[in-house]
Amino acid sequence: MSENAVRRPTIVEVARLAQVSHQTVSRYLRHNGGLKPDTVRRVEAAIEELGYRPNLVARSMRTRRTGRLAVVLPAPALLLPTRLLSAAAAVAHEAGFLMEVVSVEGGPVERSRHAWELISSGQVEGVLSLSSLPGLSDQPRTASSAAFVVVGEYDDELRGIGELADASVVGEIIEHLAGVGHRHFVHIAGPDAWSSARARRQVYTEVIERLGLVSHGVVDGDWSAQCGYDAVRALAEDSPVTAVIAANDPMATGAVRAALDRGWGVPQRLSVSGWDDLELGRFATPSLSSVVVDREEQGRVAMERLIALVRGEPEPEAARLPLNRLVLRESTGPAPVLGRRA
Amino acid sequence: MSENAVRRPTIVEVARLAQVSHQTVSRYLRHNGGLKPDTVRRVEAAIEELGYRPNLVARSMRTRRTGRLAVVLPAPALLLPTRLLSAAAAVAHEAGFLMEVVSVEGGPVERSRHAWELISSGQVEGVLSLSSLPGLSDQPRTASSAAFVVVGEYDDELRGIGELADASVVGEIIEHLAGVGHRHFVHIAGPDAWSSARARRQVYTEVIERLGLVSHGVVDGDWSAQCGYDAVRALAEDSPVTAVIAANDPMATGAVRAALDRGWGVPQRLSVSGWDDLELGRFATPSLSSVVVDREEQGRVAMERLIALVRGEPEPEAARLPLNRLVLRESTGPAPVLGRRA
DNA sequence: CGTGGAATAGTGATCGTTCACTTTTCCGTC
DNA sequence: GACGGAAAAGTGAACGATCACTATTCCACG
Repeated sequence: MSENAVRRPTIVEVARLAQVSHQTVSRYLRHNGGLKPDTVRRVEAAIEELGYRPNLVARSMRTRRTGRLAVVLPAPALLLPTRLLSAAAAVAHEAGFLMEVVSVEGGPVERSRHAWELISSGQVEGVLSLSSLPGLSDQPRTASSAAFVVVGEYDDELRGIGELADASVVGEIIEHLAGVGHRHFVHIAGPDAWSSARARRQVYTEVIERLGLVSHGVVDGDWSAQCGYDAVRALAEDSPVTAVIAANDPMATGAVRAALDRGWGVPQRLSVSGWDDLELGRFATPSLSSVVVDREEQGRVAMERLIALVRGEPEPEAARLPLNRLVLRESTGPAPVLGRRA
Repeated sequence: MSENAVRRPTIVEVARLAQVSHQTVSRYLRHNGGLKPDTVRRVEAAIEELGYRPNLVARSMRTRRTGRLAVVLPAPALLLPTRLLSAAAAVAHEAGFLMEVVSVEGGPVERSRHAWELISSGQVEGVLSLSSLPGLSDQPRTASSAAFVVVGEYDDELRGIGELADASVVGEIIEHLAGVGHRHFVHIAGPDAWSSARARRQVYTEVIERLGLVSHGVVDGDWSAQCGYDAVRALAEDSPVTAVIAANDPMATGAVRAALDRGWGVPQRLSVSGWDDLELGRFATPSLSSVVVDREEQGRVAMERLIALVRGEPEPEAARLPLNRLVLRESTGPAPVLGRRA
């Protein structure tokens, strides 16, 4: 396979051409200094002439360091948290690591197995997972010097950083809406496999109960606009529901569209809130009330934890809780007067 | 660094424990067969007892195969083509490769250097780039046995698969709009660094001219909704422009919102078309006329080309052109009667 | 001019696997 | 029971770097 290419030159060949020892070339490559200017020149010339490039696999083998960190994602992650990844990558690069996104097909178990494979095969020094890795912590730690971190927001074990604090904004939304007259709510939740979805659902239920409001159900959504659409479409024409709390912006968008399609004004007849503050939600009509989530900060914090772990340093203070902030826009407003339609 | 973990057992230690030679263990690992059942049992027991996991770095070094393909992205790719990536990953996994997404900061040159590094350092067997890699083809091919493929849609050298055919839909849009009375257009383009953006812009200019229509300028956008907003905001109140061709859905969304904000009906006063058929555009109000792009197919085709290249097989037929299809929705309509506002 | 210590450069082992051979074992047959 | 050939297992050398030492060169100084 692909033996069409000429064999790559090695450090020894460079050394021979430069009339030095291979170790001298290695020193040059590692920028270790302590080389005479003339030697440096000869080595550089030899490298240039042969088109030599160090074999990083061989180097990794000897040094037992790969400089690679992996981020493991479910393969069908249509909703790639790109802002989080970008920020995480920036931190990784800053620290001299190469960050790789590995998408793994199959369920959590398959993903977990794969992540473990990556870690224990010496291919990467650390793994950042955006979804839970069931059973991974049971693995014998002896076989690996790698580290893994599961991002709180997506953690499946409810031990993420400030996870419940995160979902607490659901409470703020409901309190605000209740304050402007809303009594009857529906929640469009995300898939149960996502702890962030579960947390929001849980807070929703608790707060509705605490405030003595009425929940007309929790819809099991799949994060897609379509399911948000279907959820509102499924409401009775005379449904008393006046507020929909969607667990993300696409579902909220679908809900808004369904309301408008049946002639319900948003927010005159129905208030809808989303989550994530997508750019498109800001420019939609009506613009979407949503929750600003600092994905960049999440990505940075997660990657910093991972790198600290990999380096054996103490974990950075968990004090930096990513702040979620409610942003009210046009899709929410006062509840309609009972019995009237807007 | 991370010397906290116990050293990992090697094949030799497994062999010693199983009272066989290291080569026998290797045979077992490679599933080469030809082992007595009893030997297999002893090896398996030893592996189990030691918690042995093969060192993939060492294996890669010897076999000169990594089983890894990389996808190189610009780090600030806020618009990660996730559907394309998912499909590409599926193909890669199918073929027994691990696909990694490497995001590289810096400009095209930096990215190109990095991609070259990946290829020539033996870390990956192939690189799929979604953005151009200037100068990469100039590199001496001798030093590498790896392959690289640049996805047409994002190619910078205008030699992608059906690239112009791709942008030709711009012509369809304009022809359609001209057919319903539009004469005065504006194009909101993507950054010039993206060949897809350039192609759309070029077709826009050509078709406007060919049909004898009037272009009131091409706005240099950055793919964001904000710039689409600003573009329409910048039009004069009595601008004759009645149709905006945006190069993607977010910019189109911004344009729609700006129009509505200044009291221009969409599509009564201004028609707006996007590109990519994002789910949110379908559920927006008004729903966005857009261009359906088969990102999955693009991803599949690109990855298949790469794998064929890596394996030294002939490239698969380039016959499978991803089809782009215009979808008309609510954001486009007949041109307003001259001199009247909707 | 000899000496010593820093600055440079070299030598051989090593990382953990697989490859290419060689050797031993096994078993049926003459 | 010796023979032969296949099956099973073993031996030592790679792969291409770096590490841990050792050796040489250089130069200031007594």
